Amino acid sequence: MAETGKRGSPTAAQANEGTLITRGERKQRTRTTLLDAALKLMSEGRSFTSLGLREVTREAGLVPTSFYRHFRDMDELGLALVEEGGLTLRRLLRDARKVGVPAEDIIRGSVRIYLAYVREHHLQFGFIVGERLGGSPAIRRAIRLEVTHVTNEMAQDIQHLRLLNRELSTSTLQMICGLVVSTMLNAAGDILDLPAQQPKQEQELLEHYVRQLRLIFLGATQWREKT
Amino acid sequence: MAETGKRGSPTAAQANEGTLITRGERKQRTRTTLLDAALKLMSEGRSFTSLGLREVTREAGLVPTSFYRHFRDMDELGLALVEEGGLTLRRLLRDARKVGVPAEDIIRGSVRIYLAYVREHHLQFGFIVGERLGGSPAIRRAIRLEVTHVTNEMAQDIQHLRLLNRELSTSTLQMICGLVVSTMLNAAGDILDLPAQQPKQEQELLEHYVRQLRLIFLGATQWREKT
DNA sequence: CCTGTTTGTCAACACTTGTACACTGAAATT
DNA sequence: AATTTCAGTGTACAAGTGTTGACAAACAGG
Repeated sequence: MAETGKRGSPTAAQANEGTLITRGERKQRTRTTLLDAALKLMSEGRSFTSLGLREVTREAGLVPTSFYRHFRDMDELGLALVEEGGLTLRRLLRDARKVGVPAEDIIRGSVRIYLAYVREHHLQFGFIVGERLGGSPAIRRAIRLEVTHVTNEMAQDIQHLRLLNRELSTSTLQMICGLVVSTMLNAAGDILDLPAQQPKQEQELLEHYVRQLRLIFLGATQWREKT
Repeated sequence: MAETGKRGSPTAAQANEGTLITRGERKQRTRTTLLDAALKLMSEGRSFTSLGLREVTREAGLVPTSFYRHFRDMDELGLALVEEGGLTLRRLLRDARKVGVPAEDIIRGSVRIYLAYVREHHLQFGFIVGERLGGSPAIRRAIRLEVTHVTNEMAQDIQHLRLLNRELSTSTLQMICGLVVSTMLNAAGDILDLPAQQPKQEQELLEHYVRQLRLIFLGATQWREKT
């Protein structure tokens, strides 16, 4: 139980980076190598359903049959990608919660931060946005679930932070947040399609979505629940 | 020049449906057979980029090499599908323009009509919605263009019909219509994912999007152009 | 130290894929 | 009536696909 107590004969596994690693760690490492390979291939303008098992393992620097050590088939890998992407989405909300809302212009500040976050995780967002309405039913369902969760969390946050200075039924709040989330996912799709770094077009895009969000929240402040 | 004046020896072409048809007509007929085959395959939960040339011709009841008589490659077929879908979208607007807006509850009536229209053309909408943010860059660009056109037409219609009882700059109007169109495309994706005919869930979906649109137009009536 | 477990490799399989080329037969043109 | 055009067929091939089974090496735990 002394965890490689002898330290004799450094294996290839240990030699890599000089860090000792257990078998499980190593397995998870190549697992994420596969996931990253799939994301990278998709980032070159392909849809997930068009990816082949061999293609992915090749990109990952593995032999095709190694794939089965990690996933039963491509669909299972896809679901893993959805889970990863869901984590990224939730982390976004969590960070926003921690940092608090930008002081001066709440909406513009939030959109700016959001777009930067999307850029930073463009592979995950590319996958989520691209497959949300496009790919296989199983993956689409899984993404829809993640997006619903995020929407609910956002609704809770808005309620707790009293971000709208008024009371709205939770169902109305969810309806509003659903609109916000859809709009922001559209925004993600748009920046990721922007060729290279075009600060001009990027600015226009920012303003566009700032205005759309303003409109939504303006509607929210005026909303009357029908009795 | 007398266009098959002799009427002798009825060919296979003429025998079909008893209608005399020219060569060009016949070509276009199998062309749409190919397009329909692609749409049908996609309706079974696949993305366009995952379709193969052979697969499509097989579904169309043709031999693979016939494909080249109509399209250079699958990408060209995809662009043809976008064009077809764009026509369907514009026809929707044109019909709405002709019939006029529903009298009593404008928004609910419009959404109801829209959803029925989506159901009626589910193959086209499935393609447009699914590939809008998902597929190959070329197709995505083409769809984006069509959607922009539709958005602009809608903005013009609203302006001419004085549907909002106030004046808004065209850029603001386009921003609003962009939000409306995106929302309705999301709605299309949602009904098409609805399993079979679930009138209950369908009703919920209708109400959901009616509320979202109400919110948007409520915001629109309150919007103040910043000077 | 020794033994079972497990990640990754290699070779091979039965298919499917996109594309090239020669060909057929009927419509179009002369 | 004779000739040209061309949508659709048939055959063939190199390259790529998912999956199987046996195997190597290194870790894990007794």
